[in-house]
Amino acid sequence: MSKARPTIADVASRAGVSKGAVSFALNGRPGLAQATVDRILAAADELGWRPSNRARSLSVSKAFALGLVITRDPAVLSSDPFFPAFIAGVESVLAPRGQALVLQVVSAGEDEEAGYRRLAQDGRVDGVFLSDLRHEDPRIDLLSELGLPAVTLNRPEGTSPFPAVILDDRPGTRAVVEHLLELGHRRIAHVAGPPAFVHATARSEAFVQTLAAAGLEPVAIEVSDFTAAGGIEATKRLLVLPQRPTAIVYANDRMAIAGLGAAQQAGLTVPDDLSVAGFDDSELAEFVHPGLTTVRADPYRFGEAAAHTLNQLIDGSGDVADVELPPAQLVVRRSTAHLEES
Amino acid sequence: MSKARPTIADVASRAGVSKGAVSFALNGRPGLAQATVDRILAAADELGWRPSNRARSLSVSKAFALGLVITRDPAVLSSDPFFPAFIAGVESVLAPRGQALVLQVVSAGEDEEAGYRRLAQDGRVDGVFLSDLRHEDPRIDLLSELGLPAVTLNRPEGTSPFPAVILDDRPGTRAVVEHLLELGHRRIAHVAGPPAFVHATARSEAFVQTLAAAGLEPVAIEVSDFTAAGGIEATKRLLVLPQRPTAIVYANDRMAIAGLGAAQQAGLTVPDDLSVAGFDDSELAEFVHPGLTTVRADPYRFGEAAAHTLNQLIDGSGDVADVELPPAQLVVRRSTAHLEES
DNA sequence: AGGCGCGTTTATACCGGTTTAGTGGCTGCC
DNA sequence: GGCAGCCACTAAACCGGTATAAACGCGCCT
Repeated sequence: MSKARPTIADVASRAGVSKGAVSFALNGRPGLAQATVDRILAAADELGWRPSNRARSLSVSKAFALGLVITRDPAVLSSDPFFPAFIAGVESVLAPRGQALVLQVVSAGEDEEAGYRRLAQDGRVDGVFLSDLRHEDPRIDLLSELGLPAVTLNRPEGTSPFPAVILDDRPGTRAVVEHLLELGHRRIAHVAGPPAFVHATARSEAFVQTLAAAGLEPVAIEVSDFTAAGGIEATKRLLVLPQRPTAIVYANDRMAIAGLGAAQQAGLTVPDDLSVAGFDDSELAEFVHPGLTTVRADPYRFGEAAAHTLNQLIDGSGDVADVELPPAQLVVRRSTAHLEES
Repeated sequence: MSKARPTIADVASRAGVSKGAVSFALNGRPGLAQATVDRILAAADELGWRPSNRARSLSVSKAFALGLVITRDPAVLSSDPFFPAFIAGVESVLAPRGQALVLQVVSAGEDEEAGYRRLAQDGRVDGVFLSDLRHEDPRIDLLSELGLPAVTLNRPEGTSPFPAVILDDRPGTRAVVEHLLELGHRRIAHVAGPPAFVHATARSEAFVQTLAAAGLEPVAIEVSDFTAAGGIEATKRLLVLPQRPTAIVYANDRMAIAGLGAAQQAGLTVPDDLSVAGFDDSELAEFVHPGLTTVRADPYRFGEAAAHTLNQLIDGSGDVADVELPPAQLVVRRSTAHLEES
């Protein structure tokens, strides 16, 4: 019993052909008689041969892997509901193709450039996902300089050499605001994410515009950082305003759930005294008390679509079109209610 | 300007030596004059040469990467506070060594064996982390059959050919129970994780034993699944018991936070009517209302230690010792309080 | 019969490293 | 002076695939 795994040479000699023929058969290239192909594939099968990734990598200069760099503080990353599901979606298209996902976590303070450089120079991946897109994102230039194919999650402003996979945050935000307006709210505040991020400003802008369309102005916009701690602070500042808002729209669930806690801590009852809405529909949103009204995106689909698009780009079948995903949907729960005139 | 990156041959000719000499110099092997080594390294530096991972991989039959297979439903994974921090810790030891982390997410229903098989047969990784250890875990046999080095997170029962990195959950659980006992609670219930998992039973057993040491028996133990939805259900069942518990110890924060919501939904005030404690100290624990008493582990350190240990094993410097991490610490917040006699 | 063209297959270089056997020059010793 | 022994280094095989040019067999045409 040979312990070593079979190589292409073993298959070749078993099928009575040359290495080259086996390679041709495996890759389904024309120029071999069908009978020979069958014989080769049968031999490969009997030996349980699978081509060595490492050898193929060296030979064709591909990694057969995609990369994801997550730039985020571990503590913060901890409760981000987006990435795990996104990654699962990515995985679902990589696995059948025999590709792998290489993950790199860069702490917030560190040099994220180095992360991409490493991935590129080490030849670990054939392309990367560009998440948490920022305004004037320096990574776009970096990646085109490195010659590393990429797909952006959401569309950067300005021109980008990369295809984008887009999940528009605006309709969801608009739906939240309209929902609150229908409930009679007029003094609505917003707790935004860091304005450096494209998705954070998309949400704030949709918030402002939807109010404006109804002839209203936001009671206040607190810029925060998507963390629970940030959500608490922003909420506290909002609750002491002379014109206290009757509803707060948070840019994500974590801030919303923390804000919910802060409001209760301050002696308010949600939704009687204050309506609260989030964004993401994370697992806990449904189960906190009261259940959080929020907006449900589909990060799994997002991952699938991004992986598909990136692979298209890498396989180089011409220009790759942007992909637009169905926008996030409003999920109404108990944390928002009719305004009771107090 | 040559666009192509330099190879070892370029360095060799620039330094006026053979390829072999460059390889020797790079790997710090004896047999070269110091002057020659210096000259070679200088040449490499000037050319900006870095050895090709792919070529090295093929040549030395190593992947220079470690693997992590996460078997979990994407939705559930979404809010797991453990993995992101764990991964960040792993990354912190891999990055300086030029290793990569290959991630594989297997949905709960699917064949997890295939995940490990793929990683091993594709030669993607030099070793894997075995997380969410189960009783009689079949993956241990699978991996030793595949010949893939591994490190187990926590110690499997029975003999294991792999080193273990251990974070004992029992002291933390014991501390929670003792804390509740000191507060005067006598009717304490537990919401456990799936008994298939080693860490789930470790927590339940510590719960039972600590009560027993005080001459008490649990009012009830509800077996659940670590999810928020499961936490809700278990909590509902506990709250309708004739002998309603005055305190509930949950096996993780997600169930605890959901349980908190369920209790409030049922009209109870926490902690006046019911004390609640979790496990993990996830980000939201501090910020829900009332702040959740819980147990804080350090998944980042866990990741560091696991990566170190796995690398030791792979580098094959003899037998590798198990590593025991400092146990998780009790964090007291507002969700637990003195028992007010009702 | 010789030459042409076509479909099929092989031989071999190549990817970029590592590794081993081997070579040349120098010293030291008898 | 000749030879063993060591040091520093080189040449070439090797890892396991892919790619390309050349060779082969065969029928067909003239």
